[in-house]
Amino acid sequence: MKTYGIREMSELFSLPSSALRYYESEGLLVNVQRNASGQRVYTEEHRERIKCIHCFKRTGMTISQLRSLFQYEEDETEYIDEIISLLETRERCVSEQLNQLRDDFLHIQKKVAYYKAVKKAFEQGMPRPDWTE
Amino acid sequence: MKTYGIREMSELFSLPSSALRYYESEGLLVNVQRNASGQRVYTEEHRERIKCIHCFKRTGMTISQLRSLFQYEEDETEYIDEIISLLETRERCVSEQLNQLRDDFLHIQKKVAYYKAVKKAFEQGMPRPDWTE
DNA sequence: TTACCACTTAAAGTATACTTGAAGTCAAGT
DNA sequence: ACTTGACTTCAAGTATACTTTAAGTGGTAA
Repeated sequence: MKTYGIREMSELFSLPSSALRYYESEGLLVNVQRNASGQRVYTEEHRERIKCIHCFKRTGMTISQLRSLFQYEEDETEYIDEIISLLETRERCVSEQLNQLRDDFLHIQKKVAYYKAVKKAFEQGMPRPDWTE
Repeated sequence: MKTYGIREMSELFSLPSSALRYYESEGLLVNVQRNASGQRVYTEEHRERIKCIHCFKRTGMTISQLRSLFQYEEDETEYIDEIISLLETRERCVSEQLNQLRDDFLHIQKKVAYYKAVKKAFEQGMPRPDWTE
């Protein structure tokens, strides 16, 4: 099975190695083995886990929430309801974020269009366009 | 023209009044007048500005980027190109965020579905479903 | 008058997520 | 043998965005 050194993994995710060590110290990465000289050796599972950390972090999940989730996953049988509940909460939360972000995107596009019109008006000595809210 | 007290404004945005004072101290809110006893009086313009701060903040803009933007807007004529460039950068950035967030959303939905299947399997004493990546 | 409440300022404190620095270990190259 | 480079640990430092605290002011209500 393919394994990864810390440098390798850090490059794979454009993530400083200090961050990988930090995730491990926070319990987000577990069972990280060491080679003969004490250096970390990561597996495919760790790679998956880091991908997962990235995904959830982008959705606004904190380190401590991630720790909870992963801890529940360690004992799926016992905590299946907590896992589902945690994920469903996140799902609703991301769904709302998506709506919000779509609105914000439109708002920014409108502003870009507005300022381009303002610029054009400057250049042509025309009257300033209105900002219609 | 309608004006707002700090409490009123803070309730309007579910934002502690300390945050409003902080935004002012950081130059995000300017020309905040005071009443006879020295208390802040906000206008419709401030309300718009706060809405705007919220929008941009959600898209990941920092206080200092917001300050730049608003400072450029103070002198539109001179900084029109900077404004457009800043907004276009943000537009691209949010567009990417949207794609990413959509992916993350799908990923979470898949996980929810997976763990629901796991739960069902537990309850019915069936074999564990696979996680197909 | 006294009490209270909402506000004021300035400075210090907090939370989150890392990063950086100091000091040391290990394996390889010259 | 010695230097170099990549790693190690642990503690302390940093950035961002606020919040909290302390001390004070102004207006109203009992």
